[in-house]
Amino acid sequence: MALSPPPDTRRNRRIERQRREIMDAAAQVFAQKGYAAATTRDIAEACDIGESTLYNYFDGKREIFLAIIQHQAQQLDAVFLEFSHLETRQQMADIFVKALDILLSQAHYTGALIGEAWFNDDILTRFLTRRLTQISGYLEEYIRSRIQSGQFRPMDPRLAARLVIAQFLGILLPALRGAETPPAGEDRRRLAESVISLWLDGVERRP
Amino acid sequence: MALSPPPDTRRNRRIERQRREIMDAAAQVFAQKGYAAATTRDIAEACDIGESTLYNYFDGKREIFLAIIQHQAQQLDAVFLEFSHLETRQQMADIFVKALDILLSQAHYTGALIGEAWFNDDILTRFLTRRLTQISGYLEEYIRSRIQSGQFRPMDPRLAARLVIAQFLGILLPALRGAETPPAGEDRRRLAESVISLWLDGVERRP
Amino acid sequence: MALSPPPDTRRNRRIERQRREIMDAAAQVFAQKGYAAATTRDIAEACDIGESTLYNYFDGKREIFLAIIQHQAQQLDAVFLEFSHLETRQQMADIFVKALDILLSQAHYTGALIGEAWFNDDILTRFLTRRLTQISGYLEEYIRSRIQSGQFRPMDPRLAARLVIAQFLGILLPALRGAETPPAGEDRRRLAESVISLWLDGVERRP
Amino acid sequence: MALSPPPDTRRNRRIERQRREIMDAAAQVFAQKGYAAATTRDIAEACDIGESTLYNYFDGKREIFLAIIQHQAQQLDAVFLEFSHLETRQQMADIFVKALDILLSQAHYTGALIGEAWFNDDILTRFLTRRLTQISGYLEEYIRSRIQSGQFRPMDPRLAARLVIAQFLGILLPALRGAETPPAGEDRRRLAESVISLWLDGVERRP
DNA sequence: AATGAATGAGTTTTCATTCAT
DNA sequence: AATGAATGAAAACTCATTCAT
Repeated sequence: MALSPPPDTRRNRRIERQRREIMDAAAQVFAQKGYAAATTRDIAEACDIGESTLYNYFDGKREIFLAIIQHQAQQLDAVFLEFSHLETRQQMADIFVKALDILLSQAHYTGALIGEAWFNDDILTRFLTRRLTQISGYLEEYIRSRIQSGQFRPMDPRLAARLVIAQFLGILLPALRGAETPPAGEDRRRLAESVISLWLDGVERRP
Repeated sequence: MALSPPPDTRRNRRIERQRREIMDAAAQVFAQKGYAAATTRDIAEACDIGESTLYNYFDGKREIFLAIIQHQAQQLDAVFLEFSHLETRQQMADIFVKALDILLSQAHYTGALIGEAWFNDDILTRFLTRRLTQISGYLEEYIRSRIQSGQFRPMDPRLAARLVIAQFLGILLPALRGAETPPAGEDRRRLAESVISLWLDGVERRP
Repeated sequence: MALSPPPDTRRNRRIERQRREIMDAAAQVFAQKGYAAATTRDIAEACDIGESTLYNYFDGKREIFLAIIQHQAQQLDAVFLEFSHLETRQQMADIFVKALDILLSQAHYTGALIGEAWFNDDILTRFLTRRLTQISGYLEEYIRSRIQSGQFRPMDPRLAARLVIAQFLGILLPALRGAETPPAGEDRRRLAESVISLWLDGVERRP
Repeated sequence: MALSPPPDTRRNRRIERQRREIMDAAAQVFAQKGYAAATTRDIAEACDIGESTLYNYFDGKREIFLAIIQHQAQQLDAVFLEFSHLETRQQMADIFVKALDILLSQAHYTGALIGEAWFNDDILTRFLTRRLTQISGYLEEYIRSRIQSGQFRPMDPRLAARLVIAQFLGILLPALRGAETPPAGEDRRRLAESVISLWLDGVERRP
């Protein structure tokens, strides 16, 4: 079913490089103005090529956008594989940080995806909901086993999973959106540990 | 500086009623497709009037949109006044539910605002960040005082405030977006209490 | 199955009048340059309206063209009804003249149709071949019965039908194309009679 | 005035061969879609070379087209020389068949020419009308002499000439257009003889 | 007050042609 | 000699807005 990838000639590498350059520039534009408000002219200017040159690399504006979010999806899926093994606080923080890293390093791609998913049902379900459901599934599993082992108190695992995801997004989104400077370096880990600590222990003092 | 409101004649009431009808219809369109993708034709059709009639009530598409989010802002500000008095769990849940109520009852207005705020810095800061900062301020205040009284354990109040807001949004946004059916009636309260309970006590079993 | 025609209001009449004006101008352009080479700008200029105004009356260039040839088809079908009754030389000449009249009076429409039919299979079969086959059928019928009655000598009726149609087109097309001035008034009848006379009697002197 | 032909080196032969290959492929495309709708990409694909390579052999799309119809014109002129000697029925049929042969064997060239001549006055007069007039002249001459010798009855020689040309086209065009399969082999001669017989003797039974 | 009609400015896209390799 | 890549010019079409009625 899968297409065999094009042969790795110099020419194909060049094409691929140019496609990526366009995608990078376009992601920036899409993230900034949204798909509908972004014009092909904007995109062309952002990568400093003629507007019509875009069409040598993509079939149209829509296809540029789709290439971007598909690329983004691939990157994310690679990270999500690791979510299946959650055992310790340490691991949760690791993954928290890693997800933050990857999403922020491709901020434009992520921003473009989220912006469009807010309006486009197809994008939402195929590229966001699907992934969130998957992560939520892993977390629920983790929570459920902890409840059974008596480590966690009885609760709705789905709700608890959603809340920790929401907390993660509460950190990620303002940075992605550019509303605040994203935490850098060691701060990310400290932040992750604080969030997880609050999630696990709550804000109230233990008696 | 403030304009005196127009006299309350029958004519003016009629105009105001029509403006509201347009805003309602437009909010629905904006929330569904986003500002850029929404056309004046869409809006006119949604309120079943001629496209050019819109211009008798608003100066243009942009102005319709601004009227919507300004109206939304007013509604929200009324609710937020109550946030300043947080004392008990009970009150937190009350406000949680009340905010959910008001935001979901005007789902189109809220959706239109959020969608645009993702792209438009001006909208973001003037209508979203400002309010979130305000709420966060109330919450921080509350948290800080609890820490001092020894009820809460030591923590970063700003982070704790952000996380509870994020949890609230984790409940609100999927419903707003139409990705899941919003909780109704009694469910909202139960949900609010669960969220607050988890926020206060954490997920780990107390020893 | 048939759509009820729109009510005969003044507004609808005006719209219909404008549509017809556009179709007239467009037919002229199409006949002159061909569908592919004709631009919407050409058409708009030919009817002295803004290019975008075209889209208030038609869904696009293609639709203008289709409206033209469908209109043309209707006009022709009205004439073709009379072909079924061929008895005398006189009648043949009548119909010859009548068909010439109608096709030349709408020269642009006919020209546009023929020009496109040369390239477009769909147009050819749906609007030209169909009609030619129909006429040919009538003529064959006529010829066949004449052969049986001994008035005509034995021959392939289909070929004979085609040849008389070809002769008709040999008169019509150069005029349509603008390669020669079309015969006017009494000339048309004289011409028709000459053609039919040659078809019936041949060029050779009867012994 | 006339350019001396390029020397017959191997290089020039290769160039000429390639030009012809392009012309063949292009004629096919032009005949199918018409000059305006045909793209240089279509042509390049049809002869399986790069689009820009076309420009090594021709100055542009227009020039390819002109080369095609000029080539076509040369071929035709060779045939037309023979039209000047018309004496017997036999000869008329010979020429009829020969013209059919040559025009159908280069169907694409002929189709491209005719399609464009319908719209382009310059093409029409320089390449079609001129030739038709010439043939018509030969035929008129023939008819006139027959009338004088009493073999043909009195008639307008120009009209009679046009009608027999029209009959010829009535056979040729549908085949050229691809609307029907062209007659092959012996059928062409039989057809030619039938047409000429009907032209000479008419359809009516001689008394 | 309501609106049908018109449209300029701008959007996406196509395509013949050029040019560096 | 062949061509891949780039592109200006122009195409079809959209849309917010104006204006006369």
